[in-house]
Amino acid sequence: MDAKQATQGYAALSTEVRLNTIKLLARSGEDGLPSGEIARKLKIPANSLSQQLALLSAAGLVKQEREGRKVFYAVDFDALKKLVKFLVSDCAAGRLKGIRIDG
Amino acid sequence: MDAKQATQGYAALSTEVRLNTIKLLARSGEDGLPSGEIARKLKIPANSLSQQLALLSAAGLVKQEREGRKVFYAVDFDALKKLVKFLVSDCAAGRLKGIRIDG
DNA sequence: TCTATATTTCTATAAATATAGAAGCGTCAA
DNA sequence: TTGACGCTTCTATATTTATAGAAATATAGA
Repeated sequence: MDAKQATQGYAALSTEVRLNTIKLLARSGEDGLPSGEIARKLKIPANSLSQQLALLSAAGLVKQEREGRKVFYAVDFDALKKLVKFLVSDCAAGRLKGIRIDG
Repeated sequence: MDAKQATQGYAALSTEVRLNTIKLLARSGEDGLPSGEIARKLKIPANSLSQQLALLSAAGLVKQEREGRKVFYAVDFDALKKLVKFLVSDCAAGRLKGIRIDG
C-alpha cells in the first residue's frame, strides 16, 4: 500500500453515500448485496449508486460478483484493514495509543 | 463521532499533500512544526499549504498554537484514533480481524 | 424471439476542490 | 514607528466530483 492507494481509499470513504454503502455491506452476509438492493435500502437511484460502487471498486474496497441478472457487492475486509494499517503504522507512526494490529 | 465528522476526516486524508502533512507532523515533536517549515519541507507555497492546514484543522486532525510570529501545527492523535475506531468498529462492524482497540 | 428485470454507461450540470498569486494581518526588533 | 518576517485571507482558475435522466447492455424466462 502506497500513498496513492491510501489517498484513493480515504477519498472513497469521504462521502456519506459511500460510507453508508460500506456500513451496509459490512453487515450483510459473506456474499454482500446486489446493487439494486443497496440502492433501495439507501434510497438512491440505481444508476447513481452504480457509479459510487464503481468508485469503491476502483479503490479496491469492494468486490463484485455477478449471479444471473444481479451483481453482488461485498466489502473487501482485507483492503479495509490495509487502509487502517496504513493510517496507524505509516502515517501516525505507531503513535495511536491503544491500537494493535496483527500481521 | 458521527458519519459527518468521519467523512470529513477521511476527506482530509484524501490528498497526498495533506497525508504527507500528517505524516510529517506525526514524526515531529510534541509541538509539531510551524506552518512555514512544513511548507518548505513539502515544497509547497506557504499560502497553498495554509489552506490545507485550515482544512485539516476544520476536520479536527491537527491542533495549532501561535508562538510569536510562528504558528505551530501538531497532529491531534486522539482525533486520528477516533477516525480509525469509527472505521474499525462502526463501519466494518468489528470484522477486521487482528485489529484491537482499547477504550 | 420478445419482454421484463438488473445493472451499467453515456451525458449533462451544478457544486466542490486544489492551487497559487496578490494583498492583508499579526508579531518582533531596532 | 518603521521594516522584515511568518502566516493567512482574498481572489481567480482549472479540475474534479456528485448526481441523476436517458440510453445501452446483460440475463432470464415465456
